[in-house]
Amino acid sequence: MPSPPLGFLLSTLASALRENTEKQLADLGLTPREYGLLWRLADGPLSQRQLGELHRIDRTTVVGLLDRLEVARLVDRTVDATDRRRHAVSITDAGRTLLESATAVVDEASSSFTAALTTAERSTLLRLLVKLLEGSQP
Amino acid sequence: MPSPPLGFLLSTLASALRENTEKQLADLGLTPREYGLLWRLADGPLSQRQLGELHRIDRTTVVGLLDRLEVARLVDRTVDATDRRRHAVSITDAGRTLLESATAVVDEASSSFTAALTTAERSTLLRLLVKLLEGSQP
DNA sequence: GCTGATAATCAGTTATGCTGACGAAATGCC
DNA sequence: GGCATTTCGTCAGCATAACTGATTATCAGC
Repeated sequence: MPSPPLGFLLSTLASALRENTEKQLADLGLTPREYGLLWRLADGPLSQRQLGELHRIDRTTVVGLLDRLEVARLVDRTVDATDRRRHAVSITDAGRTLLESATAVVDEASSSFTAALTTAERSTLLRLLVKLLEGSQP
Repeated sequence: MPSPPLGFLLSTLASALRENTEKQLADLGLTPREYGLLWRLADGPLSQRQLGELHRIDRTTVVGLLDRLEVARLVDRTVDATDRRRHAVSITDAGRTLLESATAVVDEASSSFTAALTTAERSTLLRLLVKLLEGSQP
């Protein structure tokens, strides 16, 4: 039997892992996608457009996601001084604190998800996926 | 910078590859998900429930997908002789013919998607993803 | 200054998946 | 054999999510 198509593997595995992660994150009041945004913002502020492109989220959807995160005081929207059209989205201290707890449960979920792999295989997989991502969004 | 969360990598890459594949498959009148079902059925008939579980598609969604494929004469639904509640879903000759053409464009899409990887890396990646899938749905 | 392009937002539409119910058929229990 | 329970596929309705197009504010080029 030939290997399943790459697209099938990626989307099925993504769906399975998301199901696990979703339940754990729900206790913290976060969705996986919101967690992803917080994780991204930990490296520094980004515009909404940049956030959307990096995470493949439509610009209009980003608005709603950030609305919710902002009301929860997890992120801030400030007008970018160098380009007043842009919003510089940054993570708050409360956001960082929640991100820490969330990262613990996300790591736990993905560890158990990759239990069938050895440690070496797991890091190889991550390395290849990162390489793939860098190749697809240069 | 630490590696992105596994879930983010999987879902982002799945989304990016799907976007590429979608356009190519549209010329053949197939969605990526429909292609996945045809690919699966090439190995032999399955019940709708089995199809849904293997592809992580809700049972009620499977109904609609198969409706469309059946109208297009790509699959057949026959009552399973050993369990008359079940439908044995099988691929038709026309379905196999289309599957061949579709596989060509899907392979092409995933090859170009993995252009940043060496041949060895590409097969390692596939091997690890398959191992992960087998571990998550035993 | 004007023109065209870009960032964020909003309203409205569209697609999508899921919930709960149903009939038909199988299984288990007595 | 007869009855309750479970499973399979189906359907209608609901909820959610994403996208389309338009709008406002701002910027860059000429």
